[in-house]
Amino acid sequence: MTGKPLILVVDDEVQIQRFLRHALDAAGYRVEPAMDAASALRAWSVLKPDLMILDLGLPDMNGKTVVGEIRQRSDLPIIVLSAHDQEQEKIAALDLGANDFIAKPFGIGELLARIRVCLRGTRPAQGAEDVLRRGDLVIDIPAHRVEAAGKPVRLTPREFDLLVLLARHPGRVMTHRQILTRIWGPAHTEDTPYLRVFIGQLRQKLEANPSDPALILTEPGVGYRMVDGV
Amino acid sequence: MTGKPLILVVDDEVQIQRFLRHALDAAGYRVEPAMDAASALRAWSVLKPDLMILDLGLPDMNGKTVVGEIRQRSDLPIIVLSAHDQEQEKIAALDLGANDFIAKPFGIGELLARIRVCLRGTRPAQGAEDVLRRGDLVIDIPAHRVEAAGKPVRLTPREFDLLVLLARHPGRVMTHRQILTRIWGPAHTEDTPYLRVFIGQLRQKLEANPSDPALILTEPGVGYRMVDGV
DNA sequence: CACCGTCTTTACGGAATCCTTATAACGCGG
DNA sequence: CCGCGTTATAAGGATTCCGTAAAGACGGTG
Repeated sequence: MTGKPLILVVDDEVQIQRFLRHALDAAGYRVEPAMDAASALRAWSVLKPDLMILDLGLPDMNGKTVVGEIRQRSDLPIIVLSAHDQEQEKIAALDLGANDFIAKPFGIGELLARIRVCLRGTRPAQGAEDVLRRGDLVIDIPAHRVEAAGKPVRLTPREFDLLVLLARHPGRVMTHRQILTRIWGPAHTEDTPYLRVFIGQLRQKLEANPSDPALILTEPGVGYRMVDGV
Repeated sequence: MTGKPLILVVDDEVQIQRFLRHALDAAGYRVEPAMDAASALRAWSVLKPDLMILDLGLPDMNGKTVVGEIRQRSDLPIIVLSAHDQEQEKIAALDLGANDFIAKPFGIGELLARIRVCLRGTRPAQGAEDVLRRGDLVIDIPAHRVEAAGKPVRLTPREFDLLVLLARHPGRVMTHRQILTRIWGPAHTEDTPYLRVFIGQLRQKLEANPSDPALILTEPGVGYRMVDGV
């Protein structure tokens, strides 16, 4: 995706095409027009655009079919336009895989802002970073995998959640209550019997010397803390 | 993120809080309420929710400030509500880092659909390739054909969709929920009975040793993951 | 209408995980 | 040195989760 992002504009109305072409061009995007679904799919598979703006009312094919077709094969961000502001239509388009929906008439400023959101890529539902490193520990969150001292380590789901929680707040003490509410839900906020067990299992699997922990430290009477080493 | 996604609802109007709590609960989410910006930020840092719904009109702080604060430290998906349908306000909120914007009054169905979009986790275009290769596996998407170890394999449509979905995110764990929403639609997001069946059939057809899978790995309690080997 | 392939549902054995409980070790103040 | 509270470790049973097989439901086709 070097240089200007390429946007595929699919709409059969000539005025809208011209309007969008000018506005997007002025905003610094490259624009590829398509007047019907067939040429849109062709242009998509050849040009590999960075984003698609799609009008639902096309002459040759239902716009929703286009969304489905593309979503089967790619994660291309799709912004759907529609003349009608029907809620059912919005829901259908979004659930088929569209990333956003705007009803006509729309403000060009809003459209540009929503384009920026799609291209910005602030998406993952987890948190700040995808891969955390703490000492010789590597936590790959999307892949759900952990390495300690270069060796891959098998962690159970709870262990993994607990480790991620601690690693996300390096150097900071997480109280028993905080840990319990975050991982076991606000119900089990009282007793801490099995929290100890899981901490122990983590140390067993991750620490070089489990009986003298260097990664997960105990803060007596308060909680646990992960070292904030690089 | 064990079980149901947790949604942080920030709004100072009691009726809206109650309305959203019921609707979101019925839709299968856990809800954490917050009436003002300060408690919202506190709840966010402690609970690490999966998504936030934020009203711009708060008593103690401008909602945009909240967006900025959070966006500095996390990629948490944020859906902004506002009483006014001012375009300038939409643009400002989106450019500050909000993922979506809905003006009141809104349809609950549309809100739920936009929540699903945010939680679906679609990343911006990462190249729509026509032919994927994973180990000795070759997936020709336009031709709808698959080869394993040089031999062509017959797959049913669902099996093919599932395989493509996994192969397009190599090394990354796809949760049960993500797989179900993207292949069977957002309706069947709960049950995982037949997902197991299809995974089993895929392994039966693709793996050299189906009882010891090397391509499609299972992440207990979370989902499935395709190896990211070249 | 019968056939076929696919999709969906259900049931069950086996494995892994989670939670509980019991016991030992540690730190601290008196 | 002793008692107390907190923490670490180990082992057991209960529960959940996964994989597999098989049978019914559905839709398209000849």
